[in-house]
Amino acid sequence: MSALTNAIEILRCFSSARPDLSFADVMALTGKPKSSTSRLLRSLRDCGLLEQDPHTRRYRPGLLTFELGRLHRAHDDLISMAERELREVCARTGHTGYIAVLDGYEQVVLRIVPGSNPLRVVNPPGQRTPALATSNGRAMLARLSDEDIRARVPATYPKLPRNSPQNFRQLMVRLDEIRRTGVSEAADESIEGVGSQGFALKSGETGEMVGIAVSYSVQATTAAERANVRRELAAMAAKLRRLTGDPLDQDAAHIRTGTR
Amino acid sequence: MSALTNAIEILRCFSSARPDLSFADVMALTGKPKSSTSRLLRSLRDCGLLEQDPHTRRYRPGLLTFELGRLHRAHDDLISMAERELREVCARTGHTGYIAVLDGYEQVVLRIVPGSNPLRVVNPPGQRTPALATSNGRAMLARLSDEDIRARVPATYPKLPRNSPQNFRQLMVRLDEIRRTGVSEAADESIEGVGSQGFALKSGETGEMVGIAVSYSVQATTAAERANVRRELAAMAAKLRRLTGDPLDQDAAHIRTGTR
DNA sequence: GACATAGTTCCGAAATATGGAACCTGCCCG
DNA sequence: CGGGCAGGTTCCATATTTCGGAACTATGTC
Repeated sequence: MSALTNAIEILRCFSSARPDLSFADVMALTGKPKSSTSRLLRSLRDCGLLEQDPHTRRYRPGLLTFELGRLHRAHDDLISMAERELREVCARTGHTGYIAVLDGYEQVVLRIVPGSNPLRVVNPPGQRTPALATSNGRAMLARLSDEDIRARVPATYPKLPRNSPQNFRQLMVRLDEIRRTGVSEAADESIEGVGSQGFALKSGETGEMVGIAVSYSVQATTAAERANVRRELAAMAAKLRRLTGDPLDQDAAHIRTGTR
Repeated sequence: MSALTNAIEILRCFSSARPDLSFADVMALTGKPKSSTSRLLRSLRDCGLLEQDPHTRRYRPGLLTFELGRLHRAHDDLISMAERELREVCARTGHTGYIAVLDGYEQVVLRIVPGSNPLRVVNPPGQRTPALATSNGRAMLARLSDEDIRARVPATYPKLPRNSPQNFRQLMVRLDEIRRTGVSEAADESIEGVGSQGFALKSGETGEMVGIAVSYSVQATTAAERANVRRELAAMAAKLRRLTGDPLDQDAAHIRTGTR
């Protein structure tokens, strides 16, 4: 276990739920002895990865992470292209759009496009959620090989909300359905009363994959409106897949040319 | 030189001017041998601090930095308070506002408030500039002790734009002027044709310091308009200093109560 | 004054990093 | 086809860090 590994382990303790941590918190979360924690925190602080509040003595991510985080948007090609299309769909439908990437069995929100409907933003950028419990998360998983999926899901299947797949078998049933129909939908999962539809977009050039979703209040939308969202998303997916050379576009091309 | 130090040295090679780097770039910038560079880049990539473009094989800051960067805004108290006030001033004057912090002899932009005037945003958040060459940078420096300032300015005085102080003596003259008058102004320095006025705000509670500035086109503003900006900034500074318990507020209080 | 909480420093043992050299690739050129 | 070579990885003996228990400091607080 290298010094870097330990440093990362500490950095990963921070989250939107716990944006700052005390010395004791870090010790408890990492399970490392006091001396090691003390030395590591000091190193991280000295190099700018962490800051220490001079008053409360608590630690939080530092200036360096802020600067580097700004630079992360460098790989804009795929994401900004997706964002541009998503903005239009959100403007037309009034719903809220999300772009996320997969990290292990979780997804991380990269961009959010607020809708005009009065559904307040619930997942700010940076937010982590089990990908098993979102429409675009499952859409991304559905595009991986079965072994890859198995490798990502933790040994002890996580406790998920009521409407999410409750075990590995249920998960695979839903993923197979996404593979067959091309449609990924969620309702009342991560957040009560919120539904969403999503799809996965993969660059043919770089192989990067992002999940794109539109979310809405389940109560405040009709079946007709949800069908409209499905059409909008299908059109966006088709367009983006063409633009990015998504391998899935090849399959779709057969259908397109075959049927007419 | 610890593993962490090396890692940070690599991370610090990235900047808005160089948002992604090749293996060779990193080797050249750090001066480390190939084998060390190879191992370090791999570690950084594996732990999520860097990502590697699968196509170009170039490296860029990774998902982890994105997540942590989002969390940095946790210490909002001082900054968001300043941002709120700055928004009002920018709305009234139409100019662009900046909030930055000091890091060594440089400043880093944290927030930007776009104005309504057609002066495009030149310094996005995360941008680094020598603090010696900006109004709010010098305002922050002016509040440090002379030894502290001397320790921050590099041994070989940096090459700065025409209108910035060209050596340490000139710098101290300008800082003394800021200390006496409380006003910090810049024109045609970091960016040709752009002027700004700024001040430094220091929390009485935590000791944190931020620099706040309003910038405008030199050509497109009259002396009267610049005087107006000065009044606006003075009012904002007074209000924020009161709200945050800035030690400077104590001095101002004497004047306030003494003169009437 | 005893005691708990919070954190730092010390030190020998053990794990890790280091960088030179050998070793892979894929690629271009003659 | 062979050779040169940029770009990058792996190996290995050596040198440097890191590790964590324990002793220590500081600061309340009953």
